[in-house]
Amino acid sequence: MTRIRRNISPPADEADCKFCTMMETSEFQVLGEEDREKLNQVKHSLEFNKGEVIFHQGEECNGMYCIRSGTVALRKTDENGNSVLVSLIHSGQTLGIRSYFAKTDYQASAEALTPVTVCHIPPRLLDDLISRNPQLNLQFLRHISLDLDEARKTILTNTSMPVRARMAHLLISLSERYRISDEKGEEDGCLEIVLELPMNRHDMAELLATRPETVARTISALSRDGVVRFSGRTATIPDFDLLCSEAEGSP
Amino acid sequence: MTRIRRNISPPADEADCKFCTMMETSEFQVLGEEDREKLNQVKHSLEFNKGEVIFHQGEECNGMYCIRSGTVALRKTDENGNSVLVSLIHSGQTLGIRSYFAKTDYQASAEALTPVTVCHIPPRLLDDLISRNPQLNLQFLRHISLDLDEARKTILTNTSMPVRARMAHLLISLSERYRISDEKGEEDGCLEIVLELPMNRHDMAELLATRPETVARTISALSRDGVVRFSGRTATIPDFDLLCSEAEGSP
DNA sequence: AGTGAAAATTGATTTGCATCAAATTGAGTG
DNA sequence: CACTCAATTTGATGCAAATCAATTTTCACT
Repeated sequence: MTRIRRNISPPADEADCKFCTMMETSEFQVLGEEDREKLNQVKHSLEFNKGEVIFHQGEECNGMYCIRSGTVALRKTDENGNSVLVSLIHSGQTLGIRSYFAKTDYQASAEALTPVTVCHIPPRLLDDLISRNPQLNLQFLRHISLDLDEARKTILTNTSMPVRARMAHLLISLSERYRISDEKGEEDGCLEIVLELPMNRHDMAELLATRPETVARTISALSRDGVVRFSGRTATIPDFDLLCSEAEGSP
Repeated sequence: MTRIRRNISPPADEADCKFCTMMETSEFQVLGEEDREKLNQVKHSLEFNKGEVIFHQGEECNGMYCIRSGTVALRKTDENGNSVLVSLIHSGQTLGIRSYFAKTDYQASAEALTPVTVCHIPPRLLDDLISRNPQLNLQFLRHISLDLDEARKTILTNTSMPVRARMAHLLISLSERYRISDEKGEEDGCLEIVLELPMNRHDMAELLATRPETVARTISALSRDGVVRFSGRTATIPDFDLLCSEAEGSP
C-alpha cells in the first residue's frame, strides 16, 4: 500500500482492489488480473469529510478518482461567483474523467456531500492501463457519452420546465439510491417512500438552477398539495405516481 | 465509390478522402494509409439542403457523419415539444459520436442550417477502425470531453447570465467562423466586424434558451446602444471590445 | 413587379422567479 | 440548558422574460 496524502487510510484489506466491490461496477471491471494488481499497487486511498473538496476547479488535472463510498457533487463556478451543481456522482462511479481526456484543467470542483472514500489513480498509471486495454477506453467513452446526454437533458429541462417539475424530477432520480424506507410492500404500490436527501437546500437550489428561497417555497407548495412531505433532509413520498405526474410539467 | 442514399453525389475526386481537407482536422487524422483507403471505400457521401434533417432524435444510431462543408444544428426536443439547440457543428467536425459510443438512440436531431455535405461512416466500419487504432479512441474521448464541458458551461451561463449577455457571447463565438468582412485592418482594432449568421431568429432563441420575441427585443436593445447593428442575418460589430464587455453580464 | 405566407418586430400584459428583508428553526458548543 | 450562528422558511416587492396579440418586413414564387 502506498502512503496516503491526507486523512486516515482504511484498513489495508478494505483498500485492496481485490476485495473492492466497485471493481465490478466501475470502468475498471474490464481489467485483467495483472492490471488489477498494478492498479492496486499504485493507487492511493483517500478519505474526505463532508464538505471537503477533492479537487478544485482550475487546478491541473492529476488523474481520476474512483468513489468507493459516499456522494460527490460536481460544482461549476463562473468569474462572478455564480455556480451550479452540474452532476452528482455516487459510489462506484469515476471522477475527473473529462479533464483527464480533454487534457484541460478541472472545469469544476468536486465536493464531498457525505463522508467519502476514494481511490486516486494518477495519470501515469492511467496512460499505462489505457495503452494496454483498448476496452478501457470504450468504457470511458460510454461513460462520458452518458454524462454528455445528461448535461444536454439538463439544458433542456432547465429552460422548458418550471422549478416545481424539476424538483419532482430530482426527487424521482434520488428515490432509489437514497431511499431509507424498507422496500417490501413496493409491489402493491401503496407504501410511502421515505428518502434521506444527501444535500442541503442551497445545493438543491444549485442542482435545480434556482435559489434556496425558491426551493423552500416549492417544498412548501408540494407539501401543501400532498405530493411530498419534508422534514429537514427527510422527504416522504406518499404517492409515487402523483410525484411522477408532477415531473411532466404543465399538461 | 459507393452509392449515395439521397441527393446528388459530388464529383468522385471531391469525395475522395485522399483529397478531403477534413481528413487533417477530424478525428480520423490519426489513421494510417491503409485505413484511410478503407474509410474511403466504405463511406458514403451525402448532401443535404438547408432545413433537411440528417438524423432524427429517437432513431437508432447508424454510425457517424463527418461534415465536409456547411453547418449543422443539434436540436433536442422533449415530450411536450419544447426544444433547444444544444450545439452547432461545423465543417471538419463529427456528428453522432455520442450515440455511437453510448450505444443509445440519437438523443437529438441533426438539422442542416446551410447546405451540407457529409460523409456517412457506418458502425461496422467504425468498430473495425477503432479496434485497430487505439489513437482514434483518444481522439473521440477528447472530442466528447470538450463537448461535455461546453454543455456544462451552457447550463451555468443560461442560469447566471441575462439574455443580453448570452447573445453577446454567441456573437463572439460566431465572429471568426462567420465573418464576412475582410480581416485586414484587424490589427489596429478599429475596423468593424461583419458577420453573416447561419441561422434565423427562432434558432437563435433555441440556442440562447429563450423566445424569438426576446431575441428581437435584445437585438433592438443592442442596436440602440450601438453594440451590434443587425440587418436580417447580417450583424455588424463596430467595437469588438464593447461586445466583449457585454458578455461579462452585470458589472 | 405583385402576391401571399412566413419571419421578424413591436406593443401590452402577465408571471415565475429573484431579490431583499425579517422571522423561525435547528444544530453545535461552552 | 441556554446561547450562538447558520440554515431554513416566510413575507413583500421588483423585474426579466414569457405570453398574447397585432403589425410590419422579408422573401419565395408566379
